[in-house]
Amino acid sequence: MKKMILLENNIPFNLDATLSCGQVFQWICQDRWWTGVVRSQVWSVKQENGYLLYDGTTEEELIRYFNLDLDLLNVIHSIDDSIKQIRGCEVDHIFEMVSKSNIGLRIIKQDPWECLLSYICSQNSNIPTITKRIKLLSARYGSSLQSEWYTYPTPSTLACSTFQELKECSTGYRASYLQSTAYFINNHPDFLKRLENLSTQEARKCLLSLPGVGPKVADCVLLFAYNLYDSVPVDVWIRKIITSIYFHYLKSDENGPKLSYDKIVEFCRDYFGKYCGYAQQYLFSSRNELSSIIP
DNA sequence: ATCCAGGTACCCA
DNA sequence: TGGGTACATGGA
Repeated sequence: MKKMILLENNIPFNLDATLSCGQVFQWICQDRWWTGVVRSQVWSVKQENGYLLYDGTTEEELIRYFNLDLDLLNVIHSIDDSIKQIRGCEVDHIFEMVSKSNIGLRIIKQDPWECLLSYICSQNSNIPTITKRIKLLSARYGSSLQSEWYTYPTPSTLACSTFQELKECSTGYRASYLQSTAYFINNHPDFLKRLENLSTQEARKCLLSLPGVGPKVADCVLLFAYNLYDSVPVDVWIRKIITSIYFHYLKSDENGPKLSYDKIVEFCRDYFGKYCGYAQQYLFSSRNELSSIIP
């Protein structure tokens, strides 16, 4: 068991909020200890009195995975400034509330392949189902680690699997997407690595060429694996929040036709600025509170 | 039982 | 380019 000091270094961080906000699916909390598999290792982490207690990893890896060296206050200020530019002196009470209730929530730096796999699995499913699906896939295809924990399946394992086996992991119609994408990545081992050098738009275009990857999955991978914070995944919740709260407020005349995915992204970029992906995640995290005030 | 969920591919005008 | 629909599964 090791210990890392957060408070003295003045690092705003909320482990619980970060791991339970729906950006990552392979973590489980028990007795305030979070356990999960990160790149073939079982990590255990607990936050307590300004410390991070941890096992199975190193301080450096924790900093990298949780992006602890990112100036989170600056991110929030940047979003606030951008909102002020749009609204002038009129306060955005919604985001003010949301940023308060998610203090310390950080966007994680996930492994690109694991993230891609997770979000292909995620489509048209709720979070408990996604979690279960990923667990089944790992148990069947991953390597065994300590006590019931498994690594993510590798591209080559998935590429070689049969359609039937994949379906037995409750993947449904996503099975063919998983297999095709795994097959492609297996044949292009540097594909995901290469995206690191590209702009958000270029990397997005590459991801969209993969089977089973549309705008939403691509934006999740850009945001959660490559930390391109100007990416805005638009799921049904974000769509609801932006159209009925924000877009409606600012452009009340545009009520009729359904807004396109790109229109919603464009709005978020303009409104929240270069960290709009962060704003998106805070809104998503508060979706339950927000849906009670949506008409 | 019915609706819905961190959507995408495909078809058609 | 944009709109409609099938797709598998399980949670609420």
